[in-house]
Amino acid sequence: MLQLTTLRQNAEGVISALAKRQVDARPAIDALLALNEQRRQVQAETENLQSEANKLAKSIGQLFREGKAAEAEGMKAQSGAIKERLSELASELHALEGKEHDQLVALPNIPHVSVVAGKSAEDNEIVESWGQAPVLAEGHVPHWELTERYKLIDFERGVKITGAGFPVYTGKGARLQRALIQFFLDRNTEAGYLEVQPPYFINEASGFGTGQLPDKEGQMYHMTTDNLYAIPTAEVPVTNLLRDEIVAENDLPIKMTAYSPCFRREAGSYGKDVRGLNRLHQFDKVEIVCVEHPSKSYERLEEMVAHVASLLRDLGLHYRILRLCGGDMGFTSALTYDFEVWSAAQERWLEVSSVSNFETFQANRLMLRYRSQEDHKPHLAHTLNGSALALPRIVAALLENNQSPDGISIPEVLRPYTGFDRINE
RNA sequence: GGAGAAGUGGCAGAGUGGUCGAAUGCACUGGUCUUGAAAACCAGCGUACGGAAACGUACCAGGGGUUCGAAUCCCUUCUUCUCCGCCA
Repeated sequence: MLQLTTLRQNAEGVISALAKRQVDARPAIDALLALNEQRRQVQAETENLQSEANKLAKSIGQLFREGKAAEAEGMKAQSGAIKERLSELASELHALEGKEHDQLVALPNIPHVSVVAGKSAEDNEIVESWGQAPVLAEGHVPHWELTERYKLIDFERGVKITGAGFPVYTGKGARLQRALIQFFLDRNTEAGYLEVQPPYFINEASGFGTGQLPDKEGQMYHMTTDNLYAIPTAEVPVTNLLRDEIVAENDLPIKMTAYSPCFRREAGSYGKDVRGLNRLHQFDKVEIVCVEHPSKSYERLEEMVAHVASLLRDLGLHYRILRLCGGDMGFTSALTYDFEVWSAAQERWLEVSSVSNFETFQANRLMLRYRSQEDHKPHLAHTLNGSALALPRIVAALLENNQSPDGISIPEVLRPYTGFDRINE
């Protein structure tokens, strides 16, 4: 959520920045500012009247204490009239505030200066690439054939017990999942992230805090009986840990990491995009989250990107890093780097991580602030997060890229976790 | 799930209809004192919105109500605690 003061002070700047997202925000912002003006006017009027009513009530109390009951009774009538007008104003103000909030919440985050204008994934810039595509032996196959051949994943039974997109990992497939989770958590912890195990269901307030609600409820599984949502990413519970809190400036940065299953409804896509592990309704991910001082958040973003890159290099996966263009960037982000790994048998890039700086966009919804040592006042913190890493596509790439006619080799760094160095029959 | 009790500022804890945004203690910040620190003393010390400011308004778990006036009374939701039940 953008800050109203920003809009009031620099509407033109916001409009031109949002244009990089291919959004013409002018009508929305004009309407919002007009609404804001109206709200402030009604608020001022309401508060003046409240002030009057308060003074009157005090005088009445005074009169009663002095035993001047008759005079007091007379003033009560006056107070009644004010009260009537006040309740009209109050409901008007309430409605205006609601509208203002709804419109404000509908505006996406302002892209960072380094973000280029662009429409879609085509316009993203490749900022780094590492390794090279492995040359596979004759007879290589995509990962969904490998998982079947070596009995790593039982997609069919997943369909039986739940539905499409809910795989059942078995044997070395299950062990590989556990190994990756453990490896990522260990590496993140070594890099200074505090390990956290959050709940996997969240309430509405949490969904609002990180930007999933309102508007994106269709992407989450919703348990209507208890009005809870299954988390689409650990970002939601972990970032919300600090909702409505004012942290000490000294405590920044706050770095946390969490493993969680992620649940996404992702309705409406079929074909090769969703084949095998490419896109699932339930998948595992290890997330990193940072809360940082505004002056250091971009430094921190670079650090997070470097950290994620180091994980991929350790796994020996050919990857590239993209800086997303305005049009491809998420609603809440100011700057996003996507990581893609090369899937050698599918011969395509698969997104495995997305690392973003949200600046104050989430913090403003979360009311997540730090107390400045300079002015001793609370200021909005910056929040950042990234995947480190999402498992399914990593598994897809590992299986495909490391396959040979007699099996699949496990990267060196994972062997202490898997307890085996090859997958074969 | 059943019965009961309770939710006040960072923490502890007063406050049962009027001058309470809220005593007091601790913590914290600044200062005096000190070679330095501690102690002591003095001062400050919630948040949001509106306002150039003075200041105003709101907030005592959330929402609603009674009243001229609510932290205080009523309704409701949530949470916590105790006992019982169930249970990994």
